Amino acid sequence: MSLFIYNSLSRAKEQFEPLHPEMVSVYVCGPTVYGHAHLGHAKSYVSFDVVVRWLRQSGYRVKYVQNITDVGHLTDDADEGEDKIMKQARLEKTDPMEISQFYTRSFYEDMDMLGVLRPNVAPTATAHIPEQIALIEELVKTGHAYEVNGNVYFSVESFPGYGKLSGRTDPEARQSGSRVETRSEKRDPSDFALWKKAEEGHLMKWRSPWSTGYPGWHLECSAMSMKYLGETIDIHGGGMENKFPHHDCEIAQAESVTGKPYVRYWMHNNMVTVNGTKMGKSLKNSVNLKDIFRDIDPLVVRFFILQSHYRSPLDYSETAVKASATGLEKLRETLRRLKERRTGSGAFDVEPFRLRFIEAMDDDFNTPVAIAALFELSKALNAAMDSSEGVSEAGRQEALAFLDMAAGGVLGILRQDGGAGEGNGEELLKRLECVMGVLLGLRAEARQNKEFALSDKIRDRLLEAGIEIKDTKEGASWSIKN
RNA sequence: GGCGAAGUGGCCGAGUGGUUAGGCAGAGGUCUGCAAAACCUUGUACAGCGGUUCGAGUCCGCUCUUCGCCUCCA
Repeated sequence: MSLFIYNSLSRAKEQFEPLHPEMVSVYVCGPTVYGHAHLGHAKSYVSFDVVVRWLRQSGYRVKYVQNITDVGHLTDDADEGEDKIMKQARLEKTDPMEISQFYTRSFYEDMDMLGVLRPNVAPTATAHIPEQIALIEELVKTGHAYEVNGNVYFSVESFPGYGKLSGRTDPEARQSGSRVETRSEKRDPSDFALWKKAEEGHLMKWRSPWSTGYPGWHLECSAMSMKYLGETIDIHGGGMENKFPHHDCEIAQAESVTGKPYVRYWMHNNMVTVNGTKMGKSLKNSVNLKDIFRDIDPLVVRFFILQSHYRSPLDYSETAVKASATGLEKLRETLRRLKERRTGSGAFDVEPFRLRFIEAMDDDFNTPVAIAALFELSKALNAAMDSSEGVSEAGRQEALAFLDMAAGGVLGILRQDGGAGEGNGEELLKRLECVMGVLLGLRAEARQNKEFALSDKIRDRLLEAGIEIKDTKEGASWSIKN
């Protein structure tokens, strides 16, 4: 059994073999922090979170680097327009640094809600200006870059493989139909900026050998990836819309300097659409995570995302998310029943489900199929628990261990009960259990005396308070609803 | 115009040649004081037209439609 990953560069599934055994280097393009994170960010980072979790589950040590782009690049094209972070700073009447810090915190808040594990290293572009300048110097020295009027451009002509990732290898084709007016100071219209001279009033700027200015957008990823992970990394992830030009430029910058392959496996996740159309920061239809979380359990959002494949587009709608919520509740319900320790004598074999799950995850992280395996397990477990023999202690333990690994550790769709720093919550939960014990005892008495009006009242009132009661053969159970 | 994806049952969403994806919703049933949950039964889908094949959502061609990229974007 081995892992296969779809490599965007070769456009085929390839068996995964890391450069160094037992150690995997992963770099994923992080957000530009000038606004709150939206559903698209969620899809991307949840997807790669599961990639990292699965690699770790498979026994690899993973070093996961995800940058924060806190240098504002430009609002409309590579050569003109306003710096996005600066623009936001103007709108919020503050300065760029405050903007990037504020939205960085906001980003992590949202990712934490989604159960996305923090990267091992989260470098910011502004903290790596010297590294970027050094990379440019190297490119200039080797003839891959040139300076004009304080701006430095990468010479696309100097790198024969330019465009190999996106398939945009024909210079003519690359230009025809382009919506950007080409700037005359470039030698070739496809050349892209490595360093830009700061215009009047530009706030985020640094000294460099060419001008006081700021780095080009594509540069930071190459510089930071190589700094923290080495000249060749195993996996580089990002959104599909960044294949061209961003990732093609990264390849050009890095490989021109090192002469080595920059990335072994390129992974690109597909986009989120809303009502069938693209959702984007620059469009007005972006669905902000903080807004969604007001109505929907973040883990439901996570589950919803994982119910489709990372390379498939995901269309967001209320009805689809609600359907996911019901489905996730079903899985949680099974787990709850399993934890209630009603041990029987019947054997239960989780192995077939485990194998299906592993097979799905090894097949390019096919989370929808992996989830289908969990639903089948859930159905089988419920049926077994309903049967007269029940489930043996051994079977129960095995199932719990598997669900903890699969649904908890890998997919991250189970609520973490009382993690570190939540001692207070645990304390409260214990008291609640105690109170519920009292209430359910009283209700059981009422039911025994056929005082159904009273028993129903207890149940209804508790439901209003967000606690649901279910009567089963073994007595009443309760759970907290959202 | 160029590059790249995709069109699956009421909805979401897997599936790269041959006995079932899965979830949600719907229908019937079992259980239950009722409810909820759970379980059982139930759906002959694959944009259209040709072609290859013993056999095609699954391969090939054409047509139609949608989406992304070619400007910052996960």
